[in-house]
Amino acid sequence: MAEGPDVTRIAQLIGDPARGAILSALMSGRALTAGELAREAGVTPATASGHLSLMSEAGLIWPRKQGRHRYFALADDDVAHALETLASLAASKGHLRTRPGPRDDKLREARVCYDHLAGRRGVQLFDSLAGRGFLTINRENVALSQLGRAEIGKLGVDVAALESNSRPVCRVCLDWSERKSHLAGSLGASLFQRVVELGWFHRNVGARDVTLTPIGERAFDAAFPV
Amino acid sequence: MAEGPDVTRIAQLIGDPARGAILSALMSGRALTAGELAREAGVTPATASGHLSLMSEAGLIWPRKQGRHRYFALADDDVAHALETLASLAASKGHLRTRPGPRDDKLREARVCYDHLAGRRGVQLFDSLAGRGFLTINRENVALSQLGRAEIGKLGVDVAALESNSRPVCRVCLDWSERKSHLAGSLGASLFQRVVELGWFHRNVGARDVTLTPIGERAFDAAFPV
DNA sequence: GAGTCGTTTCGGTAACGACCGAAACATCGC
DNA sequence: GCGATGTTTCGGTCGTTACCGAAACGACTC
Repeated sequence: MAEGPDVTRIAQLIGDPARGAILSALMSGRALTAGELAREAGVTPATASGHLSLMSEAGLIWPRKQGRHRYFALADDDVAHALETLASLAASKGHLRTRPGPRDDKLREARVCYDHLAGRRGVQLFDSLAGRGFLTINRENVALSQLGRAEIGKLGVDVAALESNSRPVCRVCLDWSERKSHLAGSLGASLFQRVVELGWFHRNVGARDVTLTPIGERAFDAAFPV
Repeated sequence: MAEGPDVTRIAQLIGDPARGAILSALMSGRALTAGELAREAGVTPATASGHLSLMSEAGLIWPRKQGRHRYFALADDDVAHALETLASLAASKGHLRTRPGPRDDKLREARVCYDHLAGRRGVQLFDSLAGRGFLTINRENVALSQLGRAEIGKLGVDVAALESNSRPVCRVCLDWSERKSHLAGSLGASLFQRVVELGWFHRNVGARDVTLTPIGERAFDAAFPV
């Protein structure tokens, strides 16, 4: 014993129902206020406040003061990645939250994973880029190929700007509903932002699912063919 | 709420100190008896037994009766992957278990991650394969390229046999100490088994770290150059 | 200034669950 | 058969912690 990172502490924080609900809500990628998160978790503001300060201190979430509100967001995509991995494991072991409502199907089709696209459409995007040779492996993980760098530029994403940033451009994230990879990292975020700008997807306020618009239906398939 | 997998349940199981210690011990990839795990976690056999049945029921570990012993192992590499991801997150947030002993350096150099090689040497292996074009992305994740399939065969690994198995051949696993990818999946397992057979590495009994033998020192670098 | 809204701190309660010892159960060796 | 060893079940204790209401705090509006 006494070697390495303390998995227990992090898992303990995630492993409380109220805190789990809060983190799930933040997986939408939006910053939410303490009150909203309290309602989401089904606890009083007082209780939620305690949870939020614990998780902030642990570095899982990132508090931001703004007027008389305090907004909270996931600290970074490392946290989002860990949560998605746990969700994937839970799904494969059959640990589903009871009462899978009708919204479940919509989530499987397309949803936000922190700041990028997930679900069937997220996997389609990744598969399309990979299948056409836009992505390649480098010593880190996944990276844009020369071909990909040129093609992605045509979609209106400033690749050079992403690469000048310290955040990894490409990361893979295991999709819990599809059990395949989808694209995270700054490129994943930018591509998602772009398809929303283009009006292909519509983000439902306060929810995690996103819907493909009629225009997007054709355009997305054309831009990201499998 | 009420959508998707129940992250909370899994995290709650991992988030107990005794259970965390048990899972950490099982990350060595060996199957251990209930008594050994109790000692590892610093609890009585009675307490450990309770933990073990909980985790078995949840599908995290896999009990195997053998005589009057019961051996436990991690259920599959999905579990190992999730644990490693959590460890990586914990490390990045500075949640280290206190008292980082001298064994820590050895673990960073090379260790077992469930059934494959991790640490600096594990990352070296992955980088070497990737850098020489032995690995490529397919629509799933990472896969052997045509070139890689031929070259790996020369190392004494029966690739065809691996591919006939249902277990994924290639998977990436984020290394908590190096913060880079290393190779998991059946190929990762086979390659590790092979380098141990060849006498390049020595597995320390009952521990997670592995040491490079004098012969292995040269041979491993020659076989997996960066 | 007073009033309102959002958030946090404090004190106290209640419940969950980790833990142990003792006893029961199972398997092995003799 | 018997004892020894490994494991599980059962009661009961204790510590941790999630939770709430009330009150304090801070910021905005009028």
